[in-house]
Amino acid sequence: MKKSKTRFAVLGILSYGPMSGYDIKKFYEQNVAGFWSESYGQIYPILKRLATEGLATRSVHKQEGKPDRHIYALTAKGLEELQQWLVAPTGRHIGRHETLLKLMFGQQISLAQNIRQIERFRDRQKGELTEIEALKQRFQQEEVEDPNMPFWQLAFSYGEHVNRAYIKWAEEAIATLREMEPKAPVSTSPKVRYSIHC
Amino acid sequence: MKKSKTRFAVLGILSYGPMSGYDIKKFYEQNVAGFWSESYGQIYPILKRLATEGLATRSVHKQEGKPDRHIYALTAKGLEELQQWLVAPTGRHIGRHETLLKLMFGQQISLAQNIRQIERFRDRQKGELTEIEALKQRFQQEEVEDPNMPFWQLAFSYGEHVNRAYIKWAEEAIATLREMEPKAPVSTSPKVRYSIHC
DNA sequence: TAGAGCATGTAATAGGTTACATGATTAG
DNA sequence: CTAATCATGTAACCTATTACATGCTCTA
Repeated sequence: MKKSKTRFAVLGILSYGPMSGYDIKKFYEQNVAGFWSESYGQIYPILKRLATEGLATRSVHKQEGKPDRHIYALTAKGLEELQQWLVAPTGRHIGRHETLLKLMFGQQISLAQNIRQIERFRDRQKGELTEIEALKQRFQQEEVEDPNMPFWQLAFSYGEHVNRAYIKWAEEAIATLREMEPKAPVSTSPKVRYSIHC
Repeated sequence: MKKSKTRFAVLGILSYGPMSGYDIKKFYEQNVAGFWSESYGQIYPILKRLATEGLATRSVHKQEGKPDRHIYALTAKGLEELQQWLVAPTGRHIGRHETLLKLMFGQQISLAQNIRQIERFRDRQKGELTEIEALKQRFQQEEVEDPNMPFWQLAFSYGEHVNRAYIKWAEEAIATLREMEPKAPVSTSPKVRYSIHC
């Protein structure tokens, strides 16, 4: 059976301070959009479970004009479970990369169309790189004394390294494709190989 | 509603030639392990659907001593649908990156333990890089005249670029963490911040 | 003789997203 | 006046993995 990491994503974010489900969602959306996401359908039931299991405490904060906030705070037991996960070896997870998958079947469309796809990919990653730089700036200005800062910096650095690699690969790939002479036009019947050596 | 890409992963692989569900699974396992995977529970039902929808034809190949092979071949209609997907813009997909997520909560464990995790990540990616090089060699030797070759090369190049970036980031991150003086020991009660500016 | 490979397939289960319900307030 | 923000929560749905059933052959 496969273990969900959402539980730890929630537990972990609670280590930043007491929070509501709404806050957690917002945090992942606004700050970690690049490599993690969570939906309400997961967050709220998990928070409830964490409370019944004694890993977090729940308190209701009344507000006027706005709905009540249900604030969850990590307990010592919750921290312990979080720490156990943090030090445990991380299993490798195969992310599905749609652009690369499409490229595997690039034979079935024209060179120009393949280039178009890689350009789209490159442009998206360029945008992401810009966003990361902006976020980095914002964080360095606003949260100077936060003890988590060094780790956020590492995450930003990761985003920079990886996105630069994406962009460099894309540029090279586009150049390679451009150099290939556009031979036979795209077929309307499958181009098949009748022997695959597996 | 969210659209599954498995359908196209199957359709696409059939563009390489007529194949069985077993072959498809093997292909993804052995050649594309880095960025895509499929399970029988998905493949077989989809093949059945493709046949009823006229996107693929099915023929049974009897064997002695072994179970029959159900071979599926792409039809013109199937190729058309594949091509439509191949040229359509690719939506961005947020892969969940467990090592990075753990790093976000690195405050809750020791510096040494954080370094340990990044080292594990680095070593895994080093292994992956080695595998990619080996696969690249094997492909270049065995399948010289395959028309899909240039696209496979691009996929290999992608793997090299990205894994080198992973490794470089990891080395830098480890160096950064090593330079940080190991201050207060790890807490057994949550280190919290009571203000998060969102 | 135990296990791996061949080969197809399904059922149970887990994981996750989306849409909806509720309802007040505030900004454009 | 419309849309967004605040805020919690659930039900329906889709996607995907795992385990199992079947059964033969070949290898260690």
